[in-house]
Amino acid sequence: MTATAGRPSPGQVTIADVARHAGVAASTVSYVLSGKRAISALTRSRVLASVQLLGYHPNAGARALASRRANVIALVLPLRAGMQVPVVMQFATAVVTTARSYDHDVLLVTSDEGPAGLHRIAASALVDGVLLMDVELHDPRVPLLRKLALPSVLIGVPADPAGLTCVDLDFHGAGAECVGHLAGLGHRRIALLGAPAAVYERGTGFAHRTRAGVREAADRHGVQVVTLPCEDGAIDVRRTLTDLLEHHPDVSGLVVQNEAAVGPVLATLPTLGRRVPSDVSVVAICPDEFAARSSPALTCVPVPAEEVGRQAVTLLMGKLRDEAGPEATLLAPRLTVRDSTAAAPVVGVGGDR
Amino acid sequence: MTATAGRPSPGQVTIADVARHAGVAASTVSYVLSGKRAISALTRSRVLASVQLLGYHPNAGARALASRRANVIALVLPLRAGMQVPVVMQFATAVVTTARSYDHDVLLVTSDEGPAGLHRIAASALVDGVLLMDVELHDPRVPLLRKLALPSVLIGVPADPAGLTCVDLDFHGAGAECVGHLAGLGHRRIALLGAPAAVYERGTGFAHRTRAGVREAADRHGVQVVTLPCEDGAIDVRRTLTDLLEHHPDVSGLVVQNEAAVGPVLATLPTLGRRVPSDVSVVAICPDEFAARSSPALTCVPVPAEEVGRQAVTLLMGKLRDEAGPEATLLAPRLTVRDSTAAAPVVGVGGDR
DNA sequence: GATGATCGTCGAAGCGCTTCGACGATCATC
DNA sequence: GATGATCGTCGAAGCGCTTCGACGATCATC
Repeated sequence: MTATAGRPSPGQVTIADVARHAGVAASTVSYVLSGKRAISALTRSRVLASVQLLGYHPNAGARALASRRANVIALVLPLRAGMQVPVVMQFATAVVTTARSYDHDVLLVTSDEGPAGLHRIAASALVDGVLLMDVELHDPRVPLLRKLALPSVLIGVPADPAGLTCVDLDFHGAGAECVGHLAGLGHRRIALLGAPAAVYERGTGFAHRTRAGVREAADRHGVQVVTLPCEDGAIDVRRTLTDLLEHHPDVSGLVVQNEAAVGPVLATLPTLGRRVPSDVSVVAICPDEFAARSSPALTCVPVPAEEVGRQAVTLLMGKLRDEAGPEATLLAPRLTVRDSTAAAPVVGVGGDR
Repeated sequence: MTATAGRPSPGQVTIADVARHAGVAASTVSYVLSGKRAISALTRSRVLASVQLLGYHPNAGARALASRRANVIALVLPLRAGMQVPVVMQFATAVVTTARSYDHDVLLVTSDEGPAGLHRIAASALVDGVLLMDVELHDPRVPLLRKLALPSVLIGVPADPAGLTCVDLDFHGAGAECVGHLAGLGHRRIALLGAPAAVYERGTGFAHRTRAGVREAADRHGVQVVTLPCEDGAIDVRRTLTDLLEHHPDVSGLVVQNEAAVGPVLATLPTLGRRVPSDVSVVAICPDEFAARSSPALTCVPVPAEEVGRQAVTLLMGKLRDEAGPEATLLAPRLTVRDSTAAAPVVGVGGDR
């Protein structure tokens, strides 16, 4: 009974179908939809009605071919080892949601494909731009990106960010913030339980920057600090903590960066005779919801994955319109104080000063 | 100095460039690349050399338009609330990797877009097929999928799978397997700490099926069982466990399905006077690596996310070649015994029999 | 009331591929 | 050695859009 009844419906509704139904030229339909030329209100509403009625969606391939825009961006994720899974997930969610709000879709690419994958994607015009997560300090994809003329935004900051657009939490500042908080509570000996060792070895920016921030702040505050990598899982965490407390029994403050270690750290400390926060204060760098759900609720510098995702897409959309972006956008760390940190305990056995 | 030197390089290398360089027709280049017609060895190698030298990658839009195949599949993920994040991640990784091995790319879509998103993606021919995760028992997208003629594979099994292709772990069997293991160790009173309440309310298949499997197996083995939803995070887990042990102090076996609760469960039980496994045995349904890293290492039925991802893609590729797939592929549960389960303790106060 | 600018629409061209039919060249066959 | 099948290649057409130039119609202007 609809206007399409009787048509053999050989698959898809095309712009020609809409044009015929609305009694205009195909180009007019195109202009109505793109808004690139003035169209009378009457024509516009007639075309829109036909689009609605026929359920027209422009063919993506044809549109991409004609306009030289795919309306798709690539999201290159580290889908393998040792990543902060929830952070990646939150980030991906924000990216997809934000991209859709700009009428773009998101192609999921794994870091495994490496530089060749970027080249393939760019050369085939599958995507208009790229979001690159898990950028290493000396990432082999960075030089390629510079020469490929492929609009891109990096999550994380390589050693030399010249000519790039990068977004990230200011991990250096985050590390410093954590140390400042502990120092302010009177802690004089602290430790950083950082990312897994493999992450440092890969030269991943956020891990190195956090460590640097922690060390510099410790110096500044006159606090002694030990920095250790920290693997995922209860077993490794127990070993790391046992070692740490054996060699440095007077450590009273912990900065924990690896989310997958935070739960085990909180669970293990009491079994080693350290209550949180009365004996040992713990401050984490992790997603805020996770920190809030822990027991005790964690003082933390939240990793604003969603905010980073939104910003990254917005910056990329700007570059697709040929607007230059800022070189590095570092989101300011904001400490949230909860129940896992408290004043340093009064010094007992072996305390100096 | 290469053959392209001097060309103004106005963007991309096209099939015409390759044809000219190799001294053949464009269609011949196409046939070399697709293998759809016989080509002499000489021509083939000349064309391939030119492709290599010029760095030719077919334009994705043009190819999709001409061939009516985008070589892209959609992956519809629940990027929001209460999902088993690591499982989703492993699954996505396997999907992308497997799809690439079939020369396909993966478009990331969120469940938020709902049926309208599926319709858009299908009508615009952005993708050739769809992988749908987080399928609910009465999922509103299922009827649409049936009528859309869009090749699809579901992860999870809706109430009525007729005419669909579904892949999943056999969660019903997994629940039964866990109960059988505990029963075999002599446990007479057990509990299921299941998915978060919201997951049951949404009517998510895996949660309901696991619960049903647990209950039926308990009946069969003459074991008493309590089933409770279980939220993420240490705070909620402690409350749930406290309640449980208050009302059912003689529970000696726990089946835990929510990965985000497993760590807290292991950490909390000792604080409630229950050692694992001597007082309470714990068996989990979760990724195997996670179980292996826990302390104590967990007896579990692994969720084979990667296997599910691989199978799902393989089935979808079959459907893209017009092969019909099986209605439901349920992967057999395989219990891995580790250190978190042991013989039931000898009955103490209030024990019956 | 003639004139130039703007508005609104159309039709043609072209984006870069794949696929179809055509057609010589080569092959096996009787 | 003629004949039909197969092989290998070419050129044209067409996939469904966007964009450009053209051109009436309408508008403001002197």
